Amino acid sequence: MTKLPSTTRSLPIALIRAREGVMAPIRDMLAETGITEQQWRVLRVLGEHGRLDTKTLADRASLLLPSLTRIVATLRDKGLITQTRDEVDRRRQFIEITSQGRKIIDDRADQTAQIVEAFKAMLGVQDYETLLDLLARLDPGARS
Amino acid sequence: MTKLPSTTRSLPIALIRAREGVMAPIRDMLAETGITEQQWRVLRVLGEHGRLDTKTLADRASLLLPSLTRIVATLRDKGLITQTRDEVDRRRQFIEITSQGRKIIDDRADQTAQIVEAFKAMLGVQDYETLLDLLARLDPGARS
DNA sequence: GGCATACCCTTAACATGTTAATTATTGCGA
DNA sequence: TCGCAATAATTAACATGTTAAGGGTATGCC
Repeated sequence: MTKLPSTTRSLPIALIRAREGVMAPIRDMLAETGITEQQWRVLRVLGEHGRLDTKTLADRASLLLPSLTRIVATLRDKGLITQTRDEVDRRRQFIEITSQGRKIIDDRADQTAQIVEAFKAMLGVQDYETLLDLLARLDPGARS
Repeated sequence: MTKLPSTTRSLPIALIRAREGVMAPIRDMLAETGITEQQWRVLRVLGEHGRLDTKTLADRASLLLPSLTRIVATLRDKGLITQTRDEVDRRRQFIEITSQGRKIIDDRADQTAQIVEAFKAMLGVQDYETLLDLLARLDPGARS
């Protein structure tokens, strides 16, 4: 007699709800910028790593390639990134953040850091780190 | 000089990746059923709580109302749930799982339980519970 | 060189996420 | 009872998630 776990104690649902809670203040912050949470993530990764090919960018931003294709097109149209074809391997393409794109990140760096600090304070630094470690162990990409 | 946290140590991204890892085997299981992860969640909640009004169902399944409207229409067309208008308050509506819908859940209960056990074993029961507790603390609905 | 294969990225098609506006119904107060 | 705010659910519009298929390019092997 196997019983299904209660949905209130279900790991997938707990992950969704936690994400909801974490993203709420970030979404509030982004509301005025006209860019979405995913677009923000792409800019963040590009700001951190510099020029990247599409596949690596997708991996770092945890986006599937079809989604990234659309997001890149949007950000390009907004002038926040540039696309350059790799002349050595013409299948590949490099994406780079523009100064205008970087400004969006920089202008909100303080506010972002503040949101992160609030969550650290809410859980306590110790538990915050524990949580990140536990989550990493569920990440298929990190599971060596 | 505030610095943005590295995206590799970002809580939102860690949550996404963990969810990806957890959902992968569940998605594999559902692939043959023709129902999606969200539809599965709705059936699970209905199987657990019985007849529910749309709003409560949305809350329990962690879905936004517009999404649920579409999902309910799909499940109704598949014969897995029924919709009944509340005769007392005609704005409201009750959703109930059908025997056909229940069969889908029951037939996969063992397999589902097995997947859950695998994750418990991977993290260890102790850490598994710790993780659920930490995630609950990020849930805005649970934050008393 | 020619060909099969693998690879990078895009498109297509459908489901869901998200915010705002709309419809239908109820409740309440003047 | 009239009018208006509040509520339940839907619709609209656009962005993303997800799987499958397609187009262009490189690579290895004969």
